Amino acid sequence: MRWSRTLIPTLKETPAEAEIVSHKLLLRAGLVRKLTGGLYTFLPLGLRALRKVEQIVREEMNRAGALELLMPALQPPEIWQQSGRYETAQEVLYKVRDRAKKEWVLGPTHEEVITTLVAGEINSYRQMPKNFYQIQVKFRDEIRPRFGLMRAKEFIMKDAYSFDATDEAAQASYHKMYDAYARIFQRCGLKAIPVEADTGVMGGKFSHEFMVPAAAGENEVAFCDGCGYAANVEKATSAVEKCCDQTIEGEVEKFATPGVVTIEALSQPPYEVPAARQIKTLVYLAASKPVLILLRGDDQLNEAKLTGALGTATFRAAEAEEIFATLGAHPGSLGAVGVTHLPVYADERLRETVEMTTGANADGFHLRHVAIGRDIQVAHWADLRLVRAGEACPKCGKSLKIQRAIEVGHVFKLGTKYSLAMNALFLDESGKQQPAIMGCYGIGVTRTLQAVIEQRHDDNGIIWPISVAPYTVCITPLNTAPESAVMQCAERIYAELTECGVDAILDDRNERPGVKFKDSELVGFPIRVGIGEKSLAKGEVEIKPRGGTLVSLKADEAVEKVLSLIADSAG
RNA sequence: CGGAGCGUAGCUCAGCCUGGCAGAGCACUUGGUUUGGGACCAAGACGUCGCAGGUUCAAAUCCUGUCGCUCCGACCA
Repeated sequence: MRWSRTLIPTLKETPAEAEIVSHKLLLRAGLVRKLTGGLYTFLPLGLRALRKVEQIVREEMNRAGALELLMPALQPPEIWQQSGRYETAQEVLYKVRDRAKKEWVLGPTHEEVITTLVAGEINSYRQMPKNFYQIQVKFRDEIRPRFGLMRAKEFIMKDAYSFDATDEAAQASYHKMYDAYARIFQRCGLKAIPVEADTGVMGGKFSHEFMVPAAAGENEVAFCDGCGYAANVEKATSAVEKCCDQTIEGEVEKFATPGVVTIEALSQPPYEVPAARQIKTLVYLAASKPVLILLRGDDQLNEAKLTGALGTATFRAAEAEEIFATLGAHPGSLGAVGVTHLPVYADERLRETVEMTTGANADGFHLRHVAIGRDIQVAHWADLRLVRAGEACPKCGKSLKIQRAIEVGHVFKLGTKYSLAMNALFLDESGKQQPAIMGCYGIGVTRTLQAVIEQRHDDNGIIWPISVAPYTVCITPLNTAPESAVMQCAERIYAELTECGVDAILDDRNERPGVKFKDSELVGFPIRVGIGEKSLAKGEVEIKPRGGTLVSLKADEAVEKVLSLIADSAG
């Protein structure tokens, strides 16, 4: 490709809309342009990089035995009603109507479609295992699109769905995908770590997310340097001591605490009750019914864990007025002592604790000498707390670290939720009808592309790995007059590289050298071949790997050198 | 949806407080000089000041409404 013939609208200045570095570089390097919030056009260069990521995904999925197909983005709402997700996923569903006023949905994901297909086509254990995948546009009515391609209303996802006859086989399918994902991200030049993930309302089964560590990430991951334990903080646990070593000193006693409405204030003089000896009482509305949630004063609630404990994701913190109507006191003076009309959920860490202090359900009063069990009836015990950096790893006891990360992939053992709902049944060896056991596996392809930029850049621009670079080599003649020796040399190298199957771009613009160098580094081509009057007078050209050091060599050896650099990186 | 901020040329932004000719830099066009790290000179083209209403002799500027965008929180690949 000749630079002058394609469209690479690089920007010297950063568009005001971009906040994180990868978003800025997507725009500055001329890879994408925004149509409107959460919707982007891929320009020629951005599309080339995207296609390369897709191709890596495709090759590794095929290698793992998955079968590519393509499902409709436009879907009938009936199948969503059948799976029950027409209700539970309604916030993210884009709905459209045709001229007959019939409603349709734009698919945010494809479990319903694939399971409908499989229900019709797979009837015997002999036809399994099967794993179907596609690379397709997804539509999600995101609450807040942000960071360019990172969270968009429309994005490209690779989604795969496995169907197995037995649990062991489903396990094997899962691990195949896990391994394929590790290869995919590695080939994209990404450091992505698999972490244990929360399974949300699906519950029960297991799940891993592939996380790219980055300050701009929207997730937090807890990990242990000692044993390699890594988990999304939504899921992470730590080996904290559960029980305090106190003995009961007396009966519950009410005392006045005028104006004290925070854990912090109660820990100060004159009260001096350590946060660890307080019980924090939260009121949530689960399916519109109030529940009490108890945590140790110095712990934070993990709402993902609460989802699991409540068995529903439709809950929210109650408003102050709702709380007053329920308990007769305002936040800051709440407690569960003597509360029998509401279900009480308590964090495991409070189990058997005594000599605790908590709100009295009367504004301006607290209770001391509170003993869990004796004074508070807990209906459900669960792990509800958020882990914190520095706590002990649940596996090996070393100190946990917490880091932000971008979720680029997710592997999930689904079980039979969809196969039962959509009637994807088969006959097993003994002629018995069984639901297929499913797994689903997603990779955010557009997000992965941006994650590569987020992880691989410097002050001058993107540093593409050869595997996903829009062009591998940028040939930069400093004189573009057609008859000049410099340009003729550039043309020869360009032709030879292209002949060898190398993706090369020839910067034939009549620009000053500085402009060309800056642009090639901003866009981040892995290898630049520079050809100028001075060095060419000595028969030499220059090869500069992006982020590496420049070498001068004979013009005749340039192509060979480039090929060996490419071969090295592939190895 | 709650909180915060911003909408002026393709991009970055000034002008708004205190109403009075719509501006700068970059990018673009033409000519010239330049040519190894985002050049220089000259001439030019480019605007519904987000939109609607109001106040006023006069509104980018003040008021009301509205739409859009960005950031923080809840959703997720």
